[in-house]
Amino acid sequence: MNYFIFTVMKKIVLPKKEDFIPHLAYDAVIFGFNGTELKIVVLEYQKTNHFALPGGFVRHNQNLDEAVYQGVQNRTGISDIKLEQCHTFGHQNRRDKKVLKDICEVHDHQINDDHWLLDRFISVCYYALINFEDVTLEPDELSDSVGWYGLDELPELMLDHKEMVSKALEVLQKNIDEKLVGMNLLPEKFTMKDLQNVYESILQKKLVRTAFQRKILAKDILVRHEKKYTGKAHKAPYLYSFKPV
Amino acid sequence: MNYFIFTVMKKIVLPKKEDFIPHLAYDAVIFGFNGTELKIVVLEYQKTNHFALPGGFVRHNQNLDEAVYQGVQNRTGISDIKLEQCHTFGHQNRRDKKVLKDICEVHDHQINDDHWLLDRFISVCYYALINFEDVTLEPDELSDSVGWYGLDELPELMLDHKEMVSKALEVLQKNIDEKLVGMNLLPEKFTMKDLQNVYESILQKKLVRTAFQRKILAKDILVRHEKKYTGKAHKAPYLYSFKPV
DNA sequence: TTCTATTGTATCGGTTAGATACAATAATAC
DNA sequence: GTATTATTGTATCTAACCGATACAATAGAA
Repeated sequence: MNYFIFTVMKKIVLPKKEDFIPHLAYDAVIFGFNGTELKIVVLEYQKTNHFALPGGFVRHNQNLDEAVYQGVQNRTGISDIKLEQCHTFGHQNRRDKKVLKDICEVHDHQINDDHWLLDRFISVCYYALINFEDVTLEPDELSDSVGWYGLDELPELMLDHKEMVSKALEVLQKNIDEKLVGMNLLPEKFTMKDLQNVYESILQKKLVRTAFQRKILAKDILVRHEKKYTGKAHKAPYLYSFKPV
Repeated sequence: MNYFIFTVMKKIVLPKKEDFIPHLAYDAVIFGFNGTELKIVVLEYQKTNHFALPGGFVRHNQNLDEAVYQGVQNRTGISDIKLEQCHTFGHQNRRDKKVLKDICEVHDHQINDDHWLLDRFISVCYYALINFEDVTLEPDELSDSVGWYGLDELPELMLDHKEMVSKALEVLQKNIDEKLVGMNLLPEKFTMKDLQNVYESILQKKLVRTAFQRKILAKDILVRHEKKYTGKAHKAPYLYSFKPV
């Protein structure tokens, strides 16, 4: 969860209790692809050594979907991101008063034990898959840094955020054949190997080259272009692009 | 949502605001199978003509999963029901003050416009699939009746409950091959046609008899028993039971 | 004994996937 | 130039699976 709303001022303003639905949060697992590796966006609350998924709260006058969409957009600077719901986490021990207090104290806010930010929260988890290169992650200097982390190099995350990552990946993998992955993850033109890398990164396993190529071509969704000469001592692969709809 | 907690007294006690997480509800789509038809449990709030899925609220000291499990158990009298989460509904117009007021007034409770029960609620939707015959639905005479309704004979439901039913059915259909459906829906011994009826009811379409039989037998999950003589003028089908684990 | 509806199973054709083979390169080494 | 090497594109073989079809084996009625 992202527990703060920021102003342009140096002093952080804590979110006002009356603006938000209490006990309800959202978190987002944003997968990004850089051509080789699958990474996710993780926030670091500076000076506290606490890491978390981007998240936040839902305003009384906001739809849940909108709150997540806007919250994530504010965080990452990306528009046109398609978020899908994956699971709602509602265990009553989803709270960690110490972590929250730590974070608040770093920013000169002393909060009481009964402050609403320290309450138990139910969190609705969303996920998205975007192009690594389209994003300039703006580390919010007032409070936290933002970074891409490989799935096998994740820092220790707050609360059950690690579980959220697992769940999101599971859902992403399950839907890979329906969702036509790769659309926004690759450059305009790409090789078959590039596309296979996307699939392998998401599925976390090697695929059979010939079968993959045959399956993708059979879908009839690619246009073949000129060859790509890399300077390597072997046959040059064709470049492809996605067929326009 | 099921907006009431009942005592053994004649007078209904409204749920106390301080016991529950505000703005948060759950609802359950309980599918039941009677050998032929797929039905779902719908509550009727008497004298108001309002119909709804069984649902309720989450106590501060309850896990979300537990709240749903216990809530549904109280409603239907069934223990050992396996509920799965399917989606969280969070549109801000998920509210209908008139309906809630109607229901409260029938039970001699005048509530103000700012009563917490009239607030906007985010609802986490769960679903389950049970044996029609194992359940004796106890119509709660103090307030509402409970009944099984075929999917094509559903009454008008409160709020977005109809949408919840659609979503739950969609998820159920998507998982049918993984979940080994039928386990608790059929009697100890059953024919291949019985099993096919289960699948056809859930998938809402006819299946090819020979292909279905071949597929199920190939799974190697059934034990074949004696034949079942129905008195009809044709070959008697074998009875099967699920292989013990 | 014949007839009819249903069940269990085998078979054919089409589709898909893994495994394997192989020709066609693009650059390098000689 | 020629051989070498790694990679790519494609074809083929086999196995699995599904719809369609065929057909034998009933159980009871006519």
